[in-house]
Amino acid sequence: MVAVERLVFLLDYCRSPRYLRQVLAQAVASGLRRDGHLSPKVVAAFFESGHPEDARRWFDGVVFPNTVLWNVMFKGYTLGGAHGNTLALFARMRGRGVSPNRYTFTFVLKSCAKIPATRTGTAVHGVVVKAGFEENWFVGTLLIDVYSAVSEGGDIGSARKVFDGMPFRNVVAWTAMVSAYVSACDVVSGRRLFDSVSHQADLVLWNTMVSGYIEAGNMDAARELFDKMPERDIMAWNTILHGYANGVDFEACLRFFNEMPQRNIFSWNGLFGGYVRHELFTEALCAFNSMLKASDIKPNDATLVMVLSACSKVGAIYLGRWIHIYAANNGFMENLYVVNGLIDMYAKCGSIRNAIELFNMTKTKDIITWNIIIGGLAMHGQGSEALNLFEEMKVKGVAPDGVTFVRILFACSHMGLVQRGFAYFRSMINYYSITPWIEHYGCVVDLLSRAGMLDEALNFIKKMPIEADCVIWSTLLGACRIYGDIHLAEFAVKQLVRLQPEDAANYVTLSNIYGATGSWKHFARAKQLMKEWNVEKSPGCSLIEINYVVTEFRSSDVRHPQTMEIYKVLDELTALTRSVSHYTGIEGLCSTEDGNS
DNA sequence: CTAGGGTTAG
Repeated sequence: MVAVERLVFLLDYCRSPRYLRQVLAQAVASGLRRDGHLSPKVVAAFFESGHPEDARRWFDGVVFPNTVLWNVMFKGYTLGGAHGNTLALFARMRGRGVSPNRYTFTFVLKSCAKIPATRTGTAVHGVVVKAGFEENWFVGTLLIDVYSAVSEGGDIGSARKVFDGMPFRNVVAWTAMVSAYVSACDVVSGRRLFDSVSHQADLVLWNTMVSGYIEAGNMDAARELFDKMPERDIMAWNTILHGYANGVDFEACLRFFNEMPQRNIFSWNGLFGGYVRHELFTEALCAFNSMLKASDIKPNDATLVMVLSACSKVGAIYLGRWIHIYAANNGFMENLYVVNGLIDMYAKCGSIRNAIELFNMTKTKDIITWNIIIGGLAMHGQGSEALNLFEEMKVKGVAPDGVTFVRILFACSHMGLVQRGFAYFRSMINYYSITPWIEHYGCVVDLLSRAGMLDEALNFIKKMPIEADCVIWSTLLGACRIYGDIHLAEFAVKQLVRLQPEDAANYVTLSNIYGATGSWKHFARAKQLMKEWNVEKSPGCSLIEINYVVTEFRSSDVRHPQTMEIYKVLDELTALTRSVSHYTGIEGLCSTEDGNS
């Protein structure tokens, strides 16, 4: 007995993983594995220190787990997101005839809500009734969540039935029901219920109703309700802020952010998210900078992910590296969101070597990690490495998704691997049961076009089950230019003009094709068309980061204060390039017309 | 061993 008490004490006070192992070594040595009091503590400690496998091993060693031990297993799995494990284990508990208690259903029902299968939900509901916990407040609230989450829009009728059947309903139950209505796209019923209890509503219920309007896309109603709130906490302010950030009126987001009485990291993240969503990447980075300077609010994982995404968009690799160091020093390298963001940042900022390095160092990878590195390699012209990693990922049991195949097909088309590309395209449909997106069709068109199989490409476009978009016609047009097929080019331009008559790029490309083939009369005609139809080609631009400053530049740009120096260096470099004749390419065919590369 | 509200990657 003394030994058990000592162990329980140690488990309660010494939760560091290293200590835990020592304590457990003692426990095993003392033959205490079956102790009904100790085992739940041990298993809970394993889960809390992030070792679910150890928890499971211990649990499996217990011959007759008591209800508390089963419950601790459910809690560990559910809180760790392993909902399938919770449900599988619950089925086993039933099979073994162990009685649930009033704590059992909280985590089992939570997992049911996360795996929205009507069958399991109703089955567990049946167990609840049989075990006599139907009138339990906690269970009732959770059952509403379960029915509201059930596949295909939720079973709002069953949710309401549970709600009406509850002997007592408190503000938590109302909130669950209101949010069930909202996720069933019925804000009106949600509002009706809200109004009937609004005199007893608390901050959570108010906020649920406000965000319900935001989810329904009704920002005005959300704001109106927010203004009516008897009191507002920072979460309420942040809810509206996020609504504005994701909406069309981004100015309102900025105004609201400035008006807020207090801000936390979620407020700043809402601002960053708004900037990124509206493609104001440099502004996002400036805002991040001012957060670091003007407040003592620290970034969290979501902050880093969004800022990294902005870095990748403008090529801000210095800031990206700074975030890498910050992440490493603040324990964020355990977070796959952050690591994925870093890998993508390196790849998009041109440092594929750093991307690969980090990829190789990352032990737990998900489909997104694989997609990032495969896409990054393909973009950097390392298509065969991309394909190798694709094969490796499949061997490791990671199933590719639609995004993977877009990148794989991209790699194939850039390497001229027509047959292999088609084989992948077929395996995507037949083996992985992925219905092709327009992007996949576009890649196949690119695959054929780049290989010069223009007729086949046109044939493919005609046979596609969905109508070709302007991306696909542009792809074909680009290939027509390379292979000098004026006839097909004119056809493609016709389609493009039909789809987007105001886009100048179409006319530019056509005029360039005429120009390249010496049809100067047609060239002039295309230019004239542009003038007549008042289409203006906005100049393409590039971005470069030097000493933490990202600068935009265009062809023949003279906006920079150091323009003279820059052109001097550029001329020297050009001269140097010409002096070394290493390139015997097809410049005339491959040069870009807008410097947007 | 128990219930309700917030942001994030390809």
